[in-house]
Amino acid sequence: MSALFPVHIALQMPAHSGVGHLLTYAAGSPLPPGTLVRVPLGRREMLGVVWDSPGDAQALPEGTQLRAVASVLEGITPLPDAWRRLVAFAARYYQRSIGEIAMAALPPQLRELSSEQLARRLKPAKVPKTAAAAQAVAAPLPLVALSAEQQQVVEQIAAGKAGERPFLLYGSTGSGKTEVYLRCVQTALDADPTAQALVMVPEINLTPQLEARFIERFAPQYGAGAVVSMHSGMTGPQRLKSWLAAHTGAARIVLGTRMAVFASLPGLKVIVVDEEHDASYKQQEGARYSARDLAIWRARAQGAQIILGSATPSFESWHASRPPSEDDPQGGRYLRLHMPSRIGAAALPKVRLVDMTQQPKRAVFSPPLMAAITERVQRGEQSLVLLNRRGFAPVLYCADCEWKSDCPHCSAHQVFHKGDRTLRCHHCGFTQRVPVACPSCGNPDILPLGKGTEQLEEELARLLRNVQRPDHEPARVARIDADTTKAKGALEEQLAQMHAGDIDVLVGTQMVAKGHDFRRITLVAAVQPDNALFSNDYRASERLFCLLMQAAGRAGRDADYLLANGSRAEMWIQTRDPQHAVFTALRSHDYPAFAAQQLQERADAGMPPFAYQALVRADARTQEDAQAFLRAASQAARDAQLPGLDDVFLFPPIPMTIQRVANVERAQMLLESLDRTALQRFLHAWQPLLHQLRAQPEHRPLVRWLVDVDPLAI
DNA sequence: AGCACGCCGACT
DNA sequence: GTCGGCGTGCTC
Repeated sequence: MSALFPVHIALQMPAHSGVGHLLTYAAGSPLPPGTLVRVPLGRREMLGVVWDSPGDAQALPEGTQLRAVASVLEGITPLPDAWRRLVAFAARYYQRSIGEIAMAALPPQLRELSSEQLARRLKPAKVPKTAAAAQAVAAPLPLVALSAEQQQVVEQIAAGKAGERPFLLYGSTGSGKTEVYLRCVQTALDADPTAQALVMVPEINLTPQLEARFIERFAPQYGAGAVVSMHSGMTGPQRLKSWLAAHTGAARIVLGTRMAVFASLPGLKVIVVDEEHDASYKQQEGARYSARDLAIWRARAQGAQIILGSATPSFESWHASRPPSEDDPQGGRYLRLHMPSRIGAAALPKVRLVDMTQQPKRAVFSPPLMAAITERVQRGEQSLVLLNRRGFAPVLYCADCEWKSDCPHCSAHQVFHKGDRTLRCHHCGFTQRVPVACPSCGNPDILPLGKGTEQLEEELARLLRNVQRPDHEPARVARIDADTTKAKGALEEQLAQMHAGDIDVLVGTQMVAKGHDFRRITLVAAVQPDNALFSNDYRASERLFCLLMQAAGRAGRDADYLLANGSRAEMWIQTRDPQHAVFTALRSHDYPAFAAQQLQERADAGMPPFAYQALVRADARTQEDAQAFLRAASQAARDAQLPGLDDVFLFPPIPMTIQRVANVERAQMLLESLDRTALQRFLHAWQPLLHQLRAQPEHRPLVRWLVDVDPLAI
């Protein structure tokens, strides 16, 4: 009988299953860590990653019979050590099992394919298609000259040592950050034939235009296969293909959303996190990781350079990049680089605040804003109207009996969608026909309360019905939001119409505020931004500032166009609170002042980035059951005198803002500490207690519990 | 999470 | 008499 080699295997195992961590199997020969294998588990066979080999005195439960590794995935080199370290760190930091993170980081197809199918996919790539081949031999495009600011920033980045300090590239919208990314990637790839770059964007919507830019720049030199994408909108086979290309080194540049941070990149030399402040980098289900934070960790661990870019950096990054000062000679860990000017001498839009308390009651569009939009239409310029709320009205209301269109399954209103005459809950998806009369008292006059994008579109069309464009055509109003872009390709089509000038006024949600390079927009209006400030989230003003700043960035991107039209870009804000810090800062385009003031408030209140937080959430059929679990968890921690407890403050459980979703009651408990390590230590020791607690009969009614480290909203 | 085994109501 | 409801328990 041949010798058996025990190996630890990471398998897709939910963290809350009894089997928490690595499982031990017997291999017929030593398997290097990172090897992909199939192993039997119970009655099925699963994909796993060889993690390591147990020490000699492996303490398995008495009499355990090891099962044998079923097969090794031939033809795929073991995942690099750096990748395993990243996965292990993410698992530890976000309180999940290694297997869960590892398997989520691999393309799903790898799990499903049989070895024959896989072998077929691994065959040498076919001769490139003619188009791709043509692209590959095309002469490189001449580089546009860098602005002085860009040049300086590129040089500073080139002078930095890889893996040392992250760069925060703070550059206005339209200052040409993308060109800086391209140059830095170019430098890294040219210097080393095996070098790879990872470029991340917050949303799938933004990948195609970035991809086009990178292919245009790099395909002539490195071939069409050198640039690959990774995001959840891709099909299984596409994702597998990209993943393999990155893993083998065939792909030199990986573009993607947050999931791309886990790509296997053996030659990783540079990471770009564009729009680093964006909340989309935080995964909101399953393992709740921050792809930005992991990217920073990964860069340091793998000795790669990292560039975080934003026009409105997160306060975390802003604070971490503070320059040294008298009472802070160290300064932050990051190096801040600044590009204040827009390319081509385009000025930042002038910000105009409209005090809605001084405007006619009930008007959605104040007369001065309407006049400004009308003028734009008549000049043939485009306007963008922003409202972060889809549907026609957020709620229907009966004036007689005060009935409201509440969702029967959630503690939220059902939104009135006029287009298809439905009431829809945006939390659980529950949809009903709009009632003809009040379901409670029969009153036929039920009224829409508040405004959504659908209503804005209708209202604008009405207000502009007699307004003509320079070509004497009537004004055209369109809307882009999650409802109008559900169909595949719908967004692209609508954006194309916008670019072609077929649309004069575009109404949209934050979907259109980000990234898009509209050349003919000269006016952006936020009609009801105050809504966002009513939330009790301490990050509300930060988020609103980013959104409005970003939206403002959509206006006047083309200096030549403005000049030719004798026009000037404007950002209009209708508010009932024009003195609010968000708006005053916006008017002066003064992000640094806003950040300084907000950071001071955070420091005084002991909030992030001056403190570290984690949330424990519990879901149950009743609010009492959910809170009971959290109280018990809190008590268990005290009873057990957990390490770190002295430095971690546990708040009492409270219902979540939206207390009930799909008939599940939700409660949460906040943990706070000035010491990140103490919080980590505490969470780590606490995890097993939470598992035990969950198994107790009195917590049977609990549906689930979860931990969110560094939560974005509390 | 899967996927078993396991013990009680309406069907060929 | 079976098919199947989902309760609870295990997977190296």
